[in-house]
Amino acid sequence: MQPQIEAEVSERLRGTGLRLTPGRRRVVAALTDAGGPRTAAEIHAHLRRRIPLSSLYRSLAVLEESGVLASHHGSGPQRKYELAEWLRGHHHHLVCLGCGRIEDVELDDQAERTLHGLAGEVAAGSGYAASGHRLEIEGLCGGCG
Amino acid sequence: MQPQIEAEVSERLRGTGLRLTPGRRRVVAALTDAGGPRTAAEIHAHLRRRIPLSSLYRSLAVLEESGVLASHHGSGPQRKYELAEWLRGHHHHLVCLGCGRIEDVELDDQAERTLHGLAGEVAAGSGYAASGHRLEIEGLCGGCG
DNA sequence: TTCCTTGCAAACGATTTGCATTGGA
DNA sequence: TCCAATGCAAATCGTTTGCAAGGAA
Repeated sequence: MQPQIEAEVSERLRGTGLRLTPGRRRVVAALTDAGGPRTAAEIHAHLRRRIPLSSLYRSLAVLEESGVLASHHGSGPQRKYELAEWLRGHHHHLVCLGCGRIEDVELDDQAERTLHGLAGEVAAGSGYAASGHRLEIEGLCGGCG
Repeated sequence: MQPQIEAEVSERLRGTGLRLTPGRRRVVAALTDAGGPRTAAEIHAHLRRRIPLSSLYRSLAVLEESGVLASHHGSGPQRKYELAEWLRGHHHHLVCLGCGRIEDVELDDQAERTLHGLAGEVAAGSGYAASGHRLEIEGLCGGCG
C-alpha cells in the first residue's frame, strides 16, 4: 500500500479513537493492489487465510464505517469492498459477463463531464438533487471475447 | 399487470413447460406496479403475506431463470428483483441516499445514445466488447432534499 | 397419470455478535 | 490502566432445498 494512503487511513481512524493495526493495514493493502472490488472471501484468500474470517469482517466493517472503504453487492450473494473514492479516485466498473471479473476504469475528463451533466439533468427531471453516479459497463473481457 | 405483459410472460413460461400460476402472476403484477426494483421482503409485504416466503422465492427463481425477471443487489444485503428489460424497457436507476428509495428512470434518446457510445468506447479501451450498461444516479429525492 | 407447483420445515452460506483474552498508548 | 482489537464459537439473516401433498393438462 502506498505510504500516503497508509497515512491518510491511519489519520482517519485516529480521528475516532481507532487504530490502523497490522490486520487492518493488510486489508487496505489488499484492496489497494486489487484493481477492482473484492469479496471478503477473495481478500481472505489473498491474505493467505492468516486472519480469521470473523476478524476480517470486523476490519471491513470498521473501515467502512470510517469511510475508508465502500461496499456494495454485485450480482452474486457476497458483498464487495473497495477503497472509498477519496482514496481511490472516482471511477466506474467493467463487468465481464463471461468470467465475472470486475475491473475499475476511469473516464477521461470530457466523458466524465458529459456523464456528470447527464446524470444531473436526469435526476432533476425526477425531482432529485444528484450527488453522484455509478456506471457499470457489461460485456466480454479480452480473454472471454 | 397489463394484459400484454401477462400474455408474454405466460407464453415465455409455457415455452419450457412451466405455468403462469396465480402466485406467479401476483409476483409479476407486484413488480409491474412497483416502479423500481424490490426485495423479496418488499414484494411479500405488498402481497399482504399471502404467500409463504419460500414459495415467493421459488417463484422469483423460476421467473428469473425464464428471463422474465432480472435481479441484482443494491447496497443492502437483500437481492432486488425487477422486470427484465424486454418487458420493462431499458432504463436506469435513481437512488435516494436519504430514504433508500430506488426509482426507475428512462433517458431520452439522445442521452441514451451518448451513454451507449461512451460505454462502448471505454470498454474498448480496456479490451472489452460492451454489450450493456447500467447507470445508477445517487442523490436526494424530492421528499428528502 | 404425469409432472409442475406449493407449503412446511430444515438446511445453507454469508455475515454478525457475545464473550473472554490480548495488547497498544 | 483503559479501551480498542482479536479469536473462537454461536447466533442471525436472507435464501435455498427435501419432501410430501395438491392441482392442472
